[in-house]
Amino acid sequence: MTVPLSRPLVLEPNSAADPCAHCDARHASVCNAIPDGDMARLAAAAVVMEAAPGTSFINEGDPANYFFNVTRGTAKLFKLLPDGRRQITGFVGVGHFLGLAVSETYAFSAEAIDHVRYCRFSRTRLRALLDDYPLMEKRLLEVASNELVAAQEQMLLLGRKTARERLASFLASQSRLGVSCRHPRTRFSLPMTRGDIADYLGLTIETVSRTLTKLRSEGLIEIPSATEVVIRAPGALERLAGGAA
Amino acid sequence: MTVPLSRPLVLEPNSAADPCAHCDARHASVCNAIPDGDMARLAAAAVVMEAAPGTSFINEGDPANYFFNVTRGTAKLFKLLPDGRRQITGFVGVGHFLGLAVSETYAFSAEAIDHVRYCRFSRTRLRALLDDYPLMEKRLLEVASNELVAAQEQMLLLGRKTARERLASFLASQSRLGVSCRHPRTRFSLPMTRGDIADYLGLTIETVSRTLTKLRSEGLIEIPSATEVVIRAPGALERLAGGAA
DNA sequence: CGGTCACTTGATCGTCTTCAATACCAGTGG
DNA sequence: CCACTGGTATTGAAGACGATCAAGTGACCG
Repeated sequence: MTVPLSRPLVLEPNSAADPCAHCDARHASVCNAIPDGDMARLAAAAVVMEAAPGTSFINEGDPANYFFNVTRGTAKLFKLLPDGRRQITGFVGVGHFLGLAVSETYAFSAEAIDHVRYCRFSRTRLRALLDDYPLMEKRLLEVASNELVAAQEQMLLLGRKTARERLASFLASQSRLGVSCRHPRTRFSLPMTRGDIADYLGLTIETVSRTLTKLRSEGLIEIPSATEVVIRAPGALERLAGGAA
Repeated sequence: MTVPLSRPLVLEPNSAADPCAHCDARHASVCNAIPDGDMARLAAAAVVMEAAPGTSFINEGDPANYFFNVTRGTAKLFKLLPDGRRQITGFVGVGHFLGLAVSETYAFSAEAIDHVRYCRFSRTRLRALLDDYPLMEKRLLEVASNELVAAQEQMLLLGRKTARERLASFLASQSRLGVSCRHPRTRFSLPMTRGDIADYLGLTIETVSRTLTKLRSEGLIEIPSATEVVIRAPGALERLAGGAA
């Protein structure tokens, strides 16, 4: 599990145009706390950047000078132990905000899974924005609260669920992703590798693979390709995820 | 692991006096965001309550009508699986704020370990307070951010650390508790049971007991009584906690 | 095609769990 | 004072789940 050095690409110095107003992530992001008329101000504080697959754009321990807002693609957040053991703390998609830490340094690393585009805000400029737009601070608090709830759920998974239950939980949550509302999808693709899934669920690659195979042989899911999943028995999967025998 | 029904005790309707100004937790809590002159307003929004050891004052799934601020004692937060498996997501002490969830219901339960005293704020009144005191909202965001960092650290522990490392991490973090600053304590007492520690670290009671015994026999710690710990080799313990062989 | 990389599958191993017995301690009542 | 009780902690032996080690498969790509 090596962590390639990041060499992020700056796309635009952002003096031109009005990128924030047409941002793909605006509807899903905390940026929607800023009124339409003030988009220029928001744009001035942001720098649009890209990270190629496999490159990291936040490194645990580095000075936390920036906040980030993912506008495209998927990234993984993780922490490492000195001997290389890795725990992925989350996968983040469009609209997700990163780097809320109060600390002087980042508490985790972030690495692009597919092609990731993101906005980078300097801490001081974001601070100024938050001071001027209390609504944005409120939205951030909401987001942070929700992440806290998700983190607690993940602790339950890591501390007390079996491998089967972990995979079921993971698949169930993936099936709910991106769906703005209503019913979960029964078919979707996984952008991350088995290794990523393993490090997210506190398992090994082999156990992930074996358990998926088992779920397939039991008819709960189908695996058309390594990156595609079809949920055949949503109810049973959900029950399994919840820890019911 | 049964969860006794809670029967919290209301101490004061809070029309009298000025309890918030002399609150033990004021220095450690988000309440210090409210200026001294407006203490009466804060007090009017709060109801002081108590929970006896072993009683729960938040139940996962209940309507989240209140926010809480612990002013005395220690409580444990946890989530349960249908078959009784329990994951303790944190121990909270004086000054700790609870119930930030945006959701309609609580995502976890809270149970008093020793005698707990806490302030209860109705959601609507707290909302009004936050609207009037943006500084308090800022403080809440800070607190939430820090908890998020702690949660990620705990995920690393639960997903990737060995039993030895988990206990070492736990003891190291306990040694840092309550010390307003500077150096960690080398002697402290554990208010929680072995069962609580086990459910916090994703282990069993037996493994916790065995591992503590091992650490003692290796001279890293002493255990004068079941609830007392002395750190004999802080450096080695810290190294172990960090995952270094 | 040969090479790499991700994934799958098999066999063995080890850490932690489970099951069980014992020790310990505080509280209660004979 | 001591026996009894219930809860908590420790210790031991056996077992299981997931990890580790190892081999094999398949897809993609130069």
